Formats: sequence, structure tokens, C-alpha cells
Amino acid sequence: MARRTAYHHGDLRKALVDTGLSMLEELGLEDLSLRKIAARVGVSHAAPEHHFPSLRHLLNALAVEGFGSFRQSMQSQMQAAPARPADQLRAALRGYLAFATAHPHLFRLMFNRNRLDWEDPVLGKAGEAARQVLKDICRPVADRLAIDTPEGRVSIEHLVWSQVHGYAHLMIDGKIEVDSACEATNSVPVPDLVDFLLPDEAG
Amino acid sequence: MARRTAYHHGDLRKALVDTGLSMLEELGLEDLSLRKIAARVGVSHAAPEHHFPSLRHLLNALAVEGFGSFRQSMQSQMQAAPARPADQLRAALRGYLAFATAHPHLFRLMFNRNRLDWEDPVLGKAGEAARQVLKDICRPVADRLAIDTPEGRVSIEHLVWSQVHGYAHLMIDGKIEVDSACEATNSVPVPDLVDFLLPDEAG
DNA sequence: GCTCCATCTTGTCACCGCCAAGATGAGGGT
DNA sequence: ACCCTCATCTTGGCGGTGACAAGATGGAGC
Repeated sequence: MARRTAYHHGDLRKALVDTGLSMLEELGLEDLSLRKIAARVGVSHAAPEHHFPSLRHLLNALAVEGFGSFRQSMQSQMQAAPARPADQLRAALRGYLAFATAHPHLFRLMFNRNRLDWEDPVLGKAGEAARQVLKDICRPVADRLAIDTPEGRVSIEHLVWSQVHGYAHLMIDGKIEVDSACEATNSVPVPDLVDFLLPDEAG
Repeated sequence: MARRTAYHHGDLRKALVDTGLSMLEELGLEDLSLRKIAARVGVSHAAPEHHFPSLRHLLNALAVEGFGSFRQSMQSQMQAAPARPADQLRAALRGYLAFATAHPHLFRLMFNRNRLDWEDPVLGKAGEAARQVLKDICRPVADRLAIDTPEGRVSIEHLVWSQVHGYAHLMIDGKIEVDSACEATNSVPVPDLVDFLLPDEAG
């Protein structure tokens, strides 16, 4: 099935997504085009149409792929961190920022309201799964702060989410300079909101 | 000079910027085009070129205009608020979010790294002026927290900025639902980071 | 009144996403 | 073994885009 003939590409759909992901980071969303991706894959300009009826569908597939890596980035940081709420929260934030700085164009695409079709349930699930990681990590924080109402928990989640999210955007948009020490250690700075939320666990 | 003849438009540059701003919110950045703007203004498709050598130059002009309104939005909220640091900070954040929700497409454009030319000093100054408002409002906060090092002040500024900025993005990207009570009072929710930064001034 | 040149128009190019129509060949049924 | 179906891919073309070139227009200064 995956054999390549002169006419039939082995797995064009996967090739388009993979090539699309690398060309996205290479060219940026503005200069990415279906025809360029098709050309690099080695098929005609209309070949992608059967797999992705429109560019929007391909971008959706890229975003779904992105949310998977995004979730993994947070979880791998959390697994390498101590179990204390503050450490787990810091680790998740580190994963959030690490993904954004590693794939800035993909990160922006994943939160783009105009270019993506958010009615697509596949994209919705992927985004929700990533969001769930943050939600879970915020619950112990709310417990520590003696917040036990649903609205209170949502409020904490929004507070934490908006802070990393804004930090990520300001970093990849060049508004906040990355600490040179972080670059040297190949690390990523973590916003110090945690210090205010959980001051007794500082460290 | 501002008289309109059959051939010479009175003030085409201003007309392009004004029409561009309204069409930006109307169509979104993706569907905005020089030719559409020119058509609505009533000139030929190549007329804008003399005033804006490329689309990028026009977008820069829109962003500069946007940063002016942005700054005004924050300052007008601050002038209507008590002089206490917490109230002033809350007011600035309210102005920040009010602008973002009122002009979501323009707001996104103003922080777009790819479509704007950030080497343009005019755009740089405009952005810096808006940023200065937040910087000024964060200084009393740092003083209250007994933070007196330059790095500490920058850290507080980044913390506050990233939180509103992320909140603004999540709102206009449809990730955070706006409280219906806020819509009823034609108001805008303010993130409760202030409660953690200045707990003794709550209210 | 005349000239100069900023301003605007017309025409064209390559590229884009999308659509239509046709070529190809893998896989299943007989 | 044969054919037939149809998913897959190609070629060709459409309107729209930003950028560029060359020419038309007319206001402003002499």
C-alpha cells in the first residue's frame, strides 16, 4: 500500500502533513501555499485536493498534529519534575513555552480563529485534550488556595492559562527578550506567577 | 489641497488608512487586500502604491494608528479611576482588554511579527509609547511589593503584561467565554491577578 | 501661460486557491 | 486471466492578489 509508483504516491496525506509542518516553520503561515507543499512532495498542484478539499482542511490537520506535540511537550516536562503542585505547575508551563518557542508558527496557527475551522470536532478534541492538561494541573493549586467553587477553579485556570499564553506570544513575537542564561542551558524561562500563587513552595 | 477632482483624490493616504481600518475589522486580516481598499475608496488598483510602496507599508500605518487608540483606551480608563495603585492597574488592564475586544483584528495585527515591518521607527515609537503606559502603572506595584531592583521591576512588568496580553488573545480567539454580566453592563472583565499582587487593596 | 512632477490609470506578470475534466492503475469480482 | 470500478493524480483554466512598468492628468510654482 505504501509502495510508490509513477502515478500513485504511497501515502500522500501523511506526506502533505509532514512537509506542511516543516514548511510552515520554514516559511511562516503567510508564505505557505498548497502549491509549494505539493511541489516539494513531488505531485501536481491539484493533487492535495482529494485529501484536503481546501487549504483550511490542511491547516486543520497541521493544528491537530500540533496539539498532540503540544500536549506531549507539557507532559514530558511534568514527568521529569517532582510531584509537588508547584513543581508540576512550573513543569507544565515550561512545556507550554518550550513548544511555543520551538514551533512559533505552528503555535500561532493552533490559536488562529480565522484560518482554522473550529467546527471540526477532530480539532476541537485535540485542543480540548491539551487544555485538559492545564486544567488538571490547576486543580491542586486551587485546593492549596482553599478555592472549592467551580467558578473559582475556572478563574484560577484562566489566570494561569492567560499568563503563560501571553508570555508565549510576547516571546515569539519578539516583545520579551529571552534570558541569555536560559539559552545557554537550553532551558526556557518560567513566569514567576507561581511565586505569587504558591509562595510557601518557592524554590 | 483637500479638494476632490476627477483625477486627483483629496487626501488619498488618509482615506486609505481610514478605509483600511474599517475594512480590517469587517473582513479580517486574511481577506483584506489593497485592491479592495482601493475599490472602496474609488481609485484604481495601483493608486495606493505611491503612498504605500507595498501592502506591508499600509499595514504598518494601520498598526501605528491602532497603537494610538490603544494607548488612549488605557489612559481614558485610568483617568476615570481612583488614584490608588490597584485601581489604576485595574483600569489600565480594563482599557487593554476593551481595545482588544473592540478591535480584535487590529489588535492581532499590532502584534504580528510577520506582516509588519518592525524596523520602521515610526511603528517602534508607537508601540513603545503604548508599552510605557503599562510600565508606568507597574512601578507603584513593584514599590508596594518592596521590589527595587531593575530586574525585579521588569519581571513584574512582564508578569502583568503577559497576563493581560494572554487574556486578551484567549478572549478574541474564543477560548474564554466573556461573562454575560460584563456584556450586560457593557463592561470588560479584569483578570484577578491584581488580587494576588495587591491583596490588601482588594475591592 | 508654461512647465514640472506628484499623483493616478491602464496593462501586465507570476502566484495563489479552487474547480472541471480527463488520465492512470490498484484491487475486487467473475 | 480478464475486466471493471473508482480512488487517486494530472492537466488546464478561472478569478483574485501584490508588485511592477509605462503612460495620462492636472495642480503648483515660475
